[in-house]
Formats: sequence, structure tokens, C-alpha cells
Amino acid sequence: IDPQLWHACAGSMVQIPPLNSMVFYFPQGHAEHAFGPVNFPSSTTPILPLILCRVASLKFLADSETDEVYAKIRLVPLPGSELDFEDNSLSLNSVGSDTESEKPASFAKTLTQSDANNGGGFSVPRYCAETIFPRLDYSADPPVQTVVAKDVHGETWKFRHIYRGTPRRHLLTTGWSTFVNQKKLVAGDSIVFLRAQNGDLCVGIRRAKKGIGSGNDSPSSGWSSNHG
Amino acid sequence: IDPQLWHACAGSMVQIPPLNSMVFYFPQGHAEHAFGPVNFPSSTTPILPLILCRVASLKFLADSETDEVYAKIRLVPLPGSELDFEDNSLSLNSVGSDTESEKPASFAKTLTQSDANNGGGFSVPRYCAETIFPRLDYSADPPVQTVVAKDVHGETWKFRHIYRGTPRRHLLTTGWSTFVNQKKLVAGDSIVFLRAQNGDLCVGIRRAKKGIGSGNDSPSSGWSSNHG
DNA sequence: TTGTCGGCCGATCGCCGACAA
DNA sequence: TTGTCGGCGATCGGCCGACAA
Repeated sequence: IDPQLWHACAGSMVQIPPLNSMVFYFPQGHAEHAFGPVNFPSSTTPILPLILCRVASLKFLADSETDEVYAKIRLVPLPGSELDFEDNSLSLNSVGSDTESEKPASFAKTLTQSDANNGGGFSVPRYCAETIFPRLDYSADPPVQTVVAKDVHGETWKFRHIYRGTPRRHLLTTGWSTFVNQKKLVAGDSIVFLRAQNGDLCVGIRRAKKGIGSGNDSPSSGWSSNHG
Repeated sequence: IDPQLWHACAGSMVQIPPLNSMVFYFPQGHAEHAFGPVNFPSSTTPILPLILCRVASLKFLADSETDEVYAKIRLVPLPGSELDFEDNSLSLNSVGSDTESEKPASFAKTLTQSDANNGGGFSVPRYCAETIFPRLDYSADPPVQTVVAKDVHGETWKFRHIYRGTPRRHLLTTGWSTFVNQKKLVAGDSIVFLRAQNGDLCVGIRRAKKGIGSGNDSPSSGWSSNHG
């Protein structure tokens, strides 16, 4: 999937090393994060606490059912891993992924009860509506438009975007409940809007972490950067 | 699952050989009925057209999603298969499954458009209501009761059974559409009601065979036999 | 600025008897 | 006896502004 949408969904806490960069692989940490038991192939050499590797390939993917994003990273161990890493450790990732591509405008919001309730619509924060959404014709009464957004699978979703109420606020009405039901969203999940470089509006999902307080929110810092 | 409910769902065309009886296994026919390609283990002996076997085990099962019933039959080949079967072939299954257990009252009906439409209810054939369902108190006006039926998984379903209209007829109303939606029934599928020996009412499903005209119907002969 | 609430209007669900096959 | 239809009443979805945090 589109790396920019991928990063917007993953959030700014997730950093992926660039292709061909060098990283340390921690077998123990990998095993602890895995869901099932991990069996490293028995070999003649003992398992090292960390292994210097090269990022051989990189794939940005999204689960076909939940839309949750993940990455496949192929690591190739480098010979002579027992280097004196005291000097190198800090410089290994010096070419951070920050400079590799532009950061399109994106916005994340955690769904409130009112957003997720089958009561109807989605309350759009003003910043998101004005910065990410297509320009609205405020001369109409009320100002209304249909916004079309692509999800991580390239599927398009239509929403009625209206600016109404006293005081005025931006809302998504028609089309929103269908989206909530199809994606099985609940209060606490987050939705990500992103304006791609070609102008297309994209929409992603960040499921609430079960049992853990939700993470960072709102203008996802670093990936919705044209905020003041 | 309960063998009686299993047989009622499978229909009278399906006959299962008793445990420990002798049957012929046809590898070619088995392969032709399988969905995928079948690879018989290569051995030194060529594959015979038919192999005399003993029914070593027998399991009556139902698909957890579609409720469709199927059986797992374990066959153990008998030595000396090259017997002169001209004499024996007819007597092998002489002890048919007919006598092995009683046949409880059951009834099958193919769903009409009106039954499957989300218009509401299910038109209960009089014979089914009077023979399979619990006795209805006709002194009430209108006569109404709640019937509870167990599906192949043991899950219970409640239906409002009412006798009304001019002319009078039996109907299932409240609870029926839920059942249709959950089981994803469409016009042409069949529903089977069965009164178990302990008095419990059971309900099964027979999906319409795609592309083939539906099979036998109504008092499924042989398995809803106390019909006149 | 925006989360929640009650009001309310229209669409759908589903129960009903009237027919007719 | 029972399949299909139109009617219609109850329920629900979902759009709305009024508040208040």
C-alpha cells in the first residue's frame, strides 16, 4: 500500500529503517513480541543477544480484514557481528526515514461515543475539515459537499460533509454509519484522514489497543506537520 | 450431533451403513466426488476398482457455519478383496440401517419466496404444526404459543407460533426473520422440524443444491413416517 | 470548538387479513 | 390448504439544533 498512508495509519511512534540501512536484530525481543512460541533453528553457533543486519527488503502491508497496517522487513545478517559497536551504534540509522519522502497533511481522531454510536454522524474537527478535506463552498446554505476517500485497499467511500448547527461545526452524515459498520469501528478506535500528493483523500484506521490507554492523538505530530 | 436429527437433515436418500458392516469402497468414485485432486498413495499393488472394507468408525457431523450435515466414515480394508463377489454383493448390507433405531416424527419444507422474503413469517403446513409442534390451545383467541427449537449445534431458537387468518392457518412470526438472517436462508432452501424422543423440538437445514432442481420434499418419506 | 442529548421525520420491518390457486 | 399481496402500525435509523463542557 501507499507508504504515506501506511505511516499515517501506523502513527509517528512507528519508524521504519530505510532500505539497505543497517540495524540490530534482537532475537530475544522478537520472540517476546511474537504471539506464538518462536523456535530459532538450532545451529552450531549460540544465539547472540543482537545481530547486525542489513535491511534487504521492505513491504508496507495492511490486513485485508481489519485494515491494520504492518510491515514485512527482510533482514540479512552481516558477517563479523561481534564488532565493537560502542562507536557505531548511534550512527547506524543516522540517515533516518525523515528525509526519504515528503510528509503529506494527515489528521487522526479517536472516535467518541457519539461518533461510533449508531446515532448517525461524525464530528469533524475544524482543523481536519479545513486542512485535509476538499474546500467547502461556504456561500451555500448550508454548505454541503460529498467527499470521497480511499481506504488502504483502494476502495472508495463517500461521505456527506455538511457545515451546520449553532454554533457551526463540520459533520459527516450520510455514508458515515455504513463505514462504521463495515469497518466494525467502536468508540476508542481512531480514524486517519490524509491528503495524498496527487490530491486524493485517503482514510485509514487505527484500532484501539485493547487493555492499554490509547496513544497519541490529533494532528499526529510528524505526519500532519503543516499544523502551526 | 444427534443421529436422528442428522438423518432428518440429510434426507431419506442418504443411507449410512451400520458400524462394523461390510461395504465396497470405490476409489474412482470417491475421487470423482471429491472437490480437489485426489492422490492415492503409490504402492506396489495396483488400485483395485473396488475394495471390500469394514466400517471401523462412524461420526455424524454438521458444518459449524452452514449447518450442513456430513459424515466421517472410517473404512478398514479386509484381506482377500479379490473374492467372488457375485454371490455376496447383495447380502453385504442386508442388515440395513432401517432397524437400528426408531424414526422420530420429522417434517421438511422447502422455503417459498414468502417464507424467505423479509416480509415476516413462515407458513407452517398444517401437518407439521399438528404432528411435530407442541399442542396448541385452540380455545384461546387467537391461539398462540412460543415454540423453542434446537439446531444441530444445540443452540435454541424461539418462534411465535400463531393460528390465525381467514381461512385459518399456522404461522411462525416473531423470531422467524432472525432465524432466516442468521442462517442465511433463501427461497429454495429447506427447513426440517423434528420431534426428538425426549420430546425436544429440533430444527435443521437442507441447503438448496445449486444448479440442480430441488430434491424430495414434504413428509420426507422414511424419516417422517407416521404420515398416513 | 465539539461531545452529548432529545426531537422528529422518514424508511423499513414485520404482523395482519384478503384473496386465489 | 397455503402462497402471495397490499395495508398499516410500530420500531429504528439517522439528520437536526440546543445546549454545555
